[in-house]
Amino acid sequence: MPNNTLLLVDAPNAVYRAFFAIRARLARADGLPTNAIHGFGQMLKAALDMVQPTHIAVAFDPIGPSFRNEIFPAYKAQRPPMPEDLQVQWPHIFRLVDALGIKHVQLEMHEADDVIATYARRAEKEGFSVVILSTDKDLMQLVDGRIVLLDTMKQIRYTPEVVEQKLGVPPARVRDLLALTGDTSDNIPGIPGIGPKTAAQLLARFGSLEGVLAHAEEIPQPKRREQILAHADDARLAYRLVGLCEDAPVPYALDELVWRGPDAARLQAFCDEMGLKRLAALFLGEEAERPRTVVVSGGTRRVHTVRDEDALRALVRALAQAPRITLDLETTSLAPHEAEIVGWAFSVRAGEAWYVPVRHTQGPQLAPARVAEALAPILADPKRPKQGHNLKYDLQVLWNAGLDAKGIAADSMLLAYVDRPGRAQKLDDLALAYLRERMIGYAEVAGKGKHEIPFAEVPVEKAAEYAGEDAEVAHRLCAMLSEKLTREGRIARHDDIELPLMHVLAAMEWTGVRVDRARLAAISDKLRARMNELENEVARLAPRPFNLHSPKQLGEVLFEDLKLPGGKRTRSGQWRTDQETLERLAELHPIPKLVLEIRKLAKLTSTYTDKLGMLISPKTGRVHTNYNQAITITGRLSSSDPNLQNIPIRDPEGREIRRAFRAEEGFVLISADYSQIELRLMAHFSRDERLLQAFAEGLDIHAATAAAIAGVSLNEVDGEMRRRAKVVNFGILYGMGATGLARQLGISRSEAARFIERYFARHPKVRAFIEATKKRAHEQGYVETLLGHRVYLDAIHSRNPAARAEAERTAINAPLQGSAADIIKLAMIRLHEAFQREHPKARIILQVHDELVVEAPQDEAEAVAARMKEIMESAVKLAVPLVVDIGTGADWFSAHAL
DNA sequence: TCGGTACCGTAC
DNA sequence: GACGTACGGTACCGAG
Repeated sequence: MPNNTLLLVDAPNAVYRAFFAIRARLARADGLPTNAIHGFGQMLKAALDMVQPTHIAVAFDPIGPSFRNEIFPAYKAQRPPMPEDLQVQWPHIFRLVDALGIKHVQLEMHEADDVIATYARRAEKEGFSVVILSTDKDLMQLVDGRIVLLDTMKQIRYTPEVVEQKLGVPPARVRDLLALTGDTSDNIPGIPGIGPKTAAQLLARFGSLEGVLAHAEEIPQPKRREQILAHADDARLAYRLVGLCEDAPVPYALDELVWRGPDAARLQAFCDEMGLKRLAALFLGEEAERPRTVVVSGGTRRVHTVRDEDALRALVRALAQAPRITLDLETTSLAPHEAEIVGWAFSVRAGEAWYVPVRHTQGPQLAPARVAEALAPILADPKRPKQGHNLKYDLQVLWNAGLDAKGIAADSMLLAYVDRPGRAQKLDDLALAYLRERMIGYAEVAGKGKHEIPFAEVPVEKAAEYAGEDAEVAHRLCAMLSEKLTREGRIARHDDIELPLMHVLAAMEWTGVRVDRARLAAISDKLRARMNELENEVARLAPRPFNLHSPKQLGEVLFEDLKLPGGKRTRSGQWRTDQETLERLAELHPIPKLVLEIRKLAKLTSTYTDKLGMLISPKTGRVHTNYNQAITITGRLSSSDPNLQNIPIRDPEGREIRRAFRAEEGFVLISADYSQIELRLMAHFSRDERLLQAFAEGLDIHAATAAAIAGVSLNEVDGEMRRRAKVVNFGILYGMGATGLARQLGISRSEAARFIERYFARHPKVRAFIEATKKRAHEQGYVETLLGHRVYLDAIHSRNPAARAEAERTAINAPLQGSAADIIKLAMIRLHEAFQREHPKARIILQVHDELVVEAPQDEAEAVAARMKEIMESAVKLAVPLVVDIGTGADWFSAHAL
């Protein structure tokens, strides 16, 4: 929970003061005095404005006696009776409080002070700030870092310092002080002759009431000494009377004290009835502009809710004057094509935010189109810098609303990714990590699972608090992270790569890729039919019925029922049933082979054909994947919902799925992929002569490696040699060891070790690069890519050798994988820009790590392909050439260069 | 009915 | 167990 603010109103105190402060004979037409009502209302309004509370309660004294009367029957006995002019107003005070939407609390046997003490302590425990509207000295006992008293008439906040200044003792000693002095107005005895000054003096010397009483003998002034000794019991009685009950049986939980603003209709009726025009204007005139405040670390946050033209004008004015505008949209959907704006949140400075509800189901709001119209010029103005968190989404939502945003200058998600990739980059994670603030969770506002409600149904007050927090926190995060990266000389990575790329990705997602639903369905049906046959076959052959999709049951059937040999167990003791195991068993029994086939079919249907079909947008007929730009540790993109970066290609049947990815009529798909980009980067980084030369000559790199390892000429390399060399090449990129290679190639460990040794003998600088990279990782705790993406390796200093080895492998792989990602990112930015100028109908639609797929008009295909090759190959200058293979076709299958 | 974990398999 | 980076499906288990 965020730190909220609770306002506790000491009604007896405030009403009395209001009554006596307003001398004018305010009265209704029929003569009913209204000065106390009006004054109290005014005071309340002033307090609301000053405090901006999230929660409020108004406390009253009991009608009958309090527990203090039981302790001391004469308690408050000498009070003059309440003036009749005040008495008649009292019931209306309750009505006013109710009409303001504020809870009133009146208990038996407990006074307002006790109610206040109880709530104050509870709220304090929950991390609230507490403000008490009162001037009562008794209540000053409660004051501490989180609890203050407020005097709106004198504009004084009683903090611990102020209390001490006024009374001469800290809040913790107020009770002792009052016990010594007594209180004539409450008829509390105390010690005669001891006033506040003397009491403070005594407490300063002896610490507490009991200290004073215990050391009374030492007091030099004989008269004072004797008074204290004589009235010690009176002081102790007073001590009991003055103390506050902190566990009064209050009727409402803290949560129920949330203030949602006045009940406008009721308040209006009440004021009309009482003839209190000014009071009505005071509360209702400014209804639309009632900021809500929560305490955040280091200050408070005001959230203005914009519900009318005046407030909208004020917002636009604030935005127009702002050096940076932080934007966050609340919507109806996570899919931008479906998403409609429910509310706009803005922040332009720390501690302040605006929320403009437009599609909430309840409460007065401006029309969506009116708000869009008012904000459009500012959004579209590139000279007004905008920022936010994950603006790739908001940008598309704006497009969907027919708007555009120019001048995006920072994104806190990308800034944080540049600063420290690999950590969670959700806004609340960043708030916790960088600002040490816990944010309101979405689930707290909208619920989750079956209890989740659409954001539009969240009450505006709550939504404003939540959305305002998002915008305001993003505002501070952007400022802080921009400053940090600038100071460290690393801001270019954000400004020149990630942020421009964000625009490209937004466009790619927005465009989507056309997927042929009928074709998918046809594939799906075919696969499913065969799967059924095979499943029946397995059932026929199996010793007992079992779920062959359950690795657990499958393992039991194969290794326990059928007693097939060579079963191995996983870390958790389950039978291993992976592909490798099943392939080995395939010669011994028909079931493993069938299961392998079934698994493949199940994978294709469940993960691809069916899932993909479900994600075709009914609106566009295309699939709009989500490219996550801040997930991977190496700097690659990832893709989800659906993941379009793992569509099958190796398996002939799986590859058929790519035929369903089709160009629009009159268009073609152009697929361009970097050839061996990671091995080229290895050549570049290591400067290994043999690798450099092989790439310079345009050789088949795996064949060349095979020739090098075997010490033969290129034309002596056969297919098997090349296959093995290819595995070695990939193994090198991933930091593979002899055991892994042996497994992969099905050869002995020693043979594999010889392979690797010969590879390094022929590529000495590759070994040197690997060693140097490990060394750098150990020394600085991170490694970097070509264009400055950092990969931190926290485990590199681990005492666990396995964890350390893993970190070392990552250290070797990350600069290669990550630099490849850098290169294609740069190419995407330039390609996108070139298309806008030269081929406005062409657009990038897919990125699969080393491949880009473009959809271009048929008659521009050749020119576009040539441009792609040109831009991709020249994205960076390396010690070896970059080579791009390119192909064109009506669908993704046919577009692959072969 | 969920959320988390294990296992498995697809891509580069 | 032994090869890097991802996403996501099914099964299964325990908490609510």
